[in-house]
Amino acid sequence: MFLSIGDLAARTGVKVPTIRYYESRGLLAAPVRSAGNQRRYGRAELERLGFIRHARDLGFSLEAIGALIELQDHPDRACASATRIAQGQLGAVREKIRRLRALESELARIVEGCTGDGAARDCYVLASLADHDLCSRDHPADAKSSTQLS
Amino acid sequence: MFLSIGDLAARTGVKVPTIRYYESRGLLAAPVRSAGNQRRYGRAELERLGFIRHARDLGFSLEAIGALIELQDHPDRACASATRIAQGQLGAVREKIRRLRALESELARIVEGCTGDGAARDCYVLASLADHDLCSRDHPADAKSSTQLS
DNA sequence: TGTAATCTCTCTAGTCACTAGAGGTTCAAG
DNA sequence: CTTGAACCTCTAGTGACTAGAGAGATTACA
Repeated sequence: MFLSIGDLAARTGVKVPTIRYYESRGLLAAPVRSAGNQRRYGRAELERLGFIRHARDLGFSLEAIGALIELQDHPDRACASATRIAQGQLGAVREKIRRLRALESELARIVEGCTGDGAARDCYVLASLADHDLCSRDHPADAKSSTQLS
Repeated sequence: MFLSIGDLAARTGVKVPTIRYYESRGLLAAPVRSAGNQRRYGRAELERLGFIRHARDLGFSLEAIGALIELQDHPDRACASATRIAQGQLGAVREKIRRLRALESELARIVEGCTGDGAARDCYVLASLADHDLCSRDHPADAKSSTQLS
């Protein structure tokens, strides 16, 4: 079981440059190299990368994943901090949903108010954005960090 | 009505470096300057920055905001593209909510499965992340772009 | 064994929407 | 006229990658 970086990428669904990036960030240990300096991976790395990918899919930051891996490497430590990290993530997800729902209703209101067939001067979308009073009050004012849609 | 950049920041809630950043991105026109080369703003800039801020609060990208401003500057054009941008944003918000809800239930399941008082070797959080089969199948596998929590 | 196609290597730079800091200049109050 | 706050430009950093250049390694097949 000697996998090239491309094999590992194919098996885990993580792109090749991303694997190298994870190594540079310390989430994956530097693997053994072939005679020609190419990375060679085994089962352990396959599993760890699967772990990372699964955690990323659930939205954990690389920093949080690093902490979880640290814990995984020390099975006799208390698992409380893993639980805390996951709870933090859950809380962040819930908060984000809450804010996005407020955005959704505001945007829906704006979109529905506009027929889309007039001139820009009469556009309800533009008017709503220009005039905060047209807005059902209090949509998140300082929530940029959680409303980015990348 | 001659506002310094600090006054403008105080009135709109947009930070000073962010205002300069918007200017550099072309969202705000370069304003007149004082004798000593400091920016001086008037009512038009105040309103435009309010527009930008409102749109940012609703999650629009700077690129989308640029397109909306372009339209605002040409009131005789059709408003259809403004509506399209807003609809796109609404769709993106809804999609994001959908994905976050899937994450939420998965995370809640993982967190609830763990008492948090054992050792890391028996931690359900860590086990769930290590083994995708422990997972109620199909949570978003390729949804990173919309699940980041910044 | 030769060769061609595909991988892989390192390094740099770009993405988005800011934010922080250095080092220097201008303004407004007292 | 002095002081201190606000302002100027410029560079670099954030997170989590992604893209590309230019060079070297590996593999499949003849």
